[in-house]
Amino acid sequence: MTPLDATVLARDAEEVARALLGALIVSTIGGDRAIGRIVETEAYLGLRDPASHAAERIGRTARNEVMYGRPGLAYVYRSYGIHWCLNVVTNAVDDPGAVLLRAIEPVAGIDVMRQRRWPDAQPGADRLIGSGPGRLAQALGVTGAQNGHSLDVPPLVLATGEAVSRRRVVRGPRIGISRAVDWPLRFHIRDHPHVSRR
DNA sequence: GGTCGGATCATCT
DNA sequence: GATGATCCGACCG
Repeated sequence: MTPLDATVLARDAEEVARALLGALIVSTIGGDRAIGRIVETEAYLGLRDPASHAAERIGRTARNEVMYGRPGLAYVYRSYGIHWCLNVVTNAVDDPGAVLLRAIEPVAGIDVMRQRRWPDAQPGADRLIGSGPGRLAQALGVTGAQNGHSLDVPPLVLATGEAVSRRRVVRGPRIGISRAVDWPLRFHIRDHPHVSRR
């Protein structure tokens, strides 16, 4: 496993969101190994992006503090009071960009992911195991405990994967936001079954 | 296939 | 007191 080079992440969130397609996220949280291939991302550009948690009007707060930190940190926040969402901090110190990881395809540890996703029920379709930011975090065991974690060391590592050709990348508006709704900052692999919406 | 509402809480007004 | 980078199950056709 080769951790992603920090220079890959020290660029604008828009470039990083595209570059992370095909990369691997390796979780050993809780002692069980689970690996996902990233198939869907969204860029949040920071100060100039009204939809970002670090939009200029918000200012620097306790929640978005990690986004102002070093590229390669994990920014984890709670969504709708229920879910956790995992971001990769991009850009540079004091320039707060981030990439939301929206969907993974299971590569290893699929039984661990199933157990985390459906602990008290019949397992659902594998297509739904990590297809959405809340599901992705749940499948990998990511919680607020990983906020600020450096993604080049266990228990959560961003690693190189197989490259995704330009032709296979679809780009469009982000999902679930109410500001800058038309900015085309969502990226996913074309026709991929584990993408959250098609 | 689709649409709708509830869960649940950190954050901000 | 309102909102939200979501998910799921219920209901309708």
